[in-house]
Amino acid sequence: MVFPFLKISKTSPENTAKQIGDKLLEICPLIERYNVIKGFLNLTVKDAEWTGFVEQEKDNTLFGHMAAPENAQPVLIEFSSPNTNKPLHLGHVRNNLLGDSVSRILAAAGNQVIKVNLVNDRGIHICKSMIAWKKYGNGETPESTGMKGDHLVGKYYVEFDKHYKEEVDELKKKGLGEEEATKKAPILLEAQAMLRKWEEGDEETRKLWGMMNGWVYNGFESTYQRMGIAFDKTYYESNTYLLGKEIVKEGLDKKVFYYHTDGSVRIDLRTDGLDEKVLLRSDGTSVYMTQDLGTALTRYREFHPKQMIYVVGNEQNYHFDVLKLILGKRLGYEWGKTIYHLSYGMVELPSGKMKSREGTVVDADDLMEKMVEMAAENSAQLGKTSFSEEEARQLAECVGIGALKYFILKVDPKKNMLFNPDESIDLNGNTAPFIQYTHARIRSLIAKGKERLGNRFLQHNFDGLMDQMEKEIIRQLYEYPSNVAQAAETFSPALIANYTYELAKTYNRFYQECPILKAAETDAPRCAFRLHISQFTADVIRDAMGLLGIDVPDKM
RNA sequence: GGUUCCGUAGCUCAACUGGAUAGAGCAAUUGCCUUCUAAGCAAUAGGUUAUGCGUUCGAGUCGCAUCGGAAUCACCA
Repeated sequence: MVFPFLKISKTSPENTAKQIGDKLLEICPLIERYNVIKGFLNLTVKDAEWTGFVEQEKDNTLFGHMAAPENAQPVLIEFSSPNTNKPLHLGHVRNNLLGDSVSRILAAAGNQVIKVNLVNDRGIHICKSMIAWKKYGNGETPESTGMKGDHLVGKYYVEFDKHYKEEVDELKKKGLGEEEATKKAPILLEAQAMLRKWEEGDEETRKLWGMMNGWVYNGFESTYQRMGIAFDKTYYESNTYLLGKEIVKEGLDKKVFYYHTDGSVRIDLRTDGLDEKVLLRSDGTSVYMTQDLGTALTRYREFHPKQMIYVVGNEQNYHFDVLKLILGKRLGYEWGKTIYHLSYGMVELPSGKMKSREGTVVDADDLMEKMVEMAAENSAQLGKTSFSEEEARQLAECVGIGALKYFILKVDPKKNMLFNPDESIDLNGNTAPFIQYTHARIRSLIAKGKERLGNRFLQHNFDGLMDQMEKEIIRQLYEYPSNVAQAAETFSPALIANYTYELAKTYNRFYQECPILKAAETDAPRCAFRLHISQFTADVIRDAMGLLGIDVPDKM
């Protein structure tokens, strides 16, 4: 595209393109020829450059990856961050998958990555589950009911809400207004009393709290495990919620914060287009922001990261704008400016937003189980019978979970996305199984090819063997490293997903149009060349899917 | 109401950061398995990129306005 040069060349686009093309042909050895169409200069790279690239990189197991420099500062990434009063749902799934995949992508781009989780294990929400369990639970445990711990605790969260609503209705019948009734329902008062007892360190309350949280952690652990995610460090709010007061004091000293007439500490952000924000309650206790200021400082001191990433939904955009503004611009911390809010869109249902209290959530465990079942059924329907029971089980897990992950990760993180529970997630087309299938087919092809070719497989002279289809695949393989780099820059697994899909699609066309093994006897070098390209493609597919946290089978 | 984000095929999503004729999948119709794995390939059909004006060689992409949707604006987290 030569338009920008017209001011310099002072001639027509065609002439300008021709002049540039001639010069490049003269000085650049990569270029074989060029042509000009309507102000676009198309350069053709020599075949030998492409085949040379294949020879050089095909066995490089770290193709597309950058090595992490010694002593580099790490990147810290926080994700998941669940509450302990209910099981994980589809919204958390998006958060977890994004956080996990971005971690892998950043590592591939040459960063040392530290994954952290901040569990919200204290507060009114867990007290609601606790009080409901105490009143109506009859001593149920995960063992006695056979329920997963997080689901059991979630059941009592719903139970709380049921009784709470009944009590509010009762009070309204007695003539109380809506607002008063919602504040004075006895069960709510009990939950609030329980929170106060917790904060006072009441032994019995702490014991119950510890027990129920323990159930939840066991449940979360199995969910995380099935999802294939893990953390380097887990923080608990019960340990961090008092942090931040140090920063408040510092802000007061620096006169960045001030006491409001009601005794609360605030900051005025109106000159930056935001509002006045409370940082410490008038009774001296912390709010959410106080705590986040504190944990940020703690983490900085602990790891000295070059960047702190928070994977949190876009409903908290305002909160993170404020957090970054306070630490960076107002308090003047350089590290405060490295805070990056990886803000992702909500997962919506056809009926709108998910509401845990209204039971319109899609449960993470149920969804994973359903996907795996579907994969198994599909496999059976397709007549895949050459698997042992154990192999079939593993394959269904791989395909089902993969389909779910891909479905979520292929969408641009910033955008809201829609999930329709009535329409199951596809297993054909632009999906993980499509890509996994392409991979499995290549592996099988290579095994057979090596057998037939024997030593001739190692033939490394690819000169003159390349046709249009091969060139197209090689060109896409060549672009893998820049896609990884761009995905890391933009924190977008979607770029990797789309890249991998395009690669698989191109390969499948090649596979369909060009016989590979059939050339084994008549044209062994060509067969070997095609097999090497196939193997390179399979390796890149496996690596790219790995960046999404998706396994690929050798056989399916 | 203030601020921020979003409107692309019937549906779900792309479009290399301003470039060539806006692409895939699903759903629909039609071809291709005596086997390199048909979870595949090929083909048909589907669009005034919400609307209008502007910026320039060139706009889905940038600016302004209008319409429609979402989030947020707590001494909750």
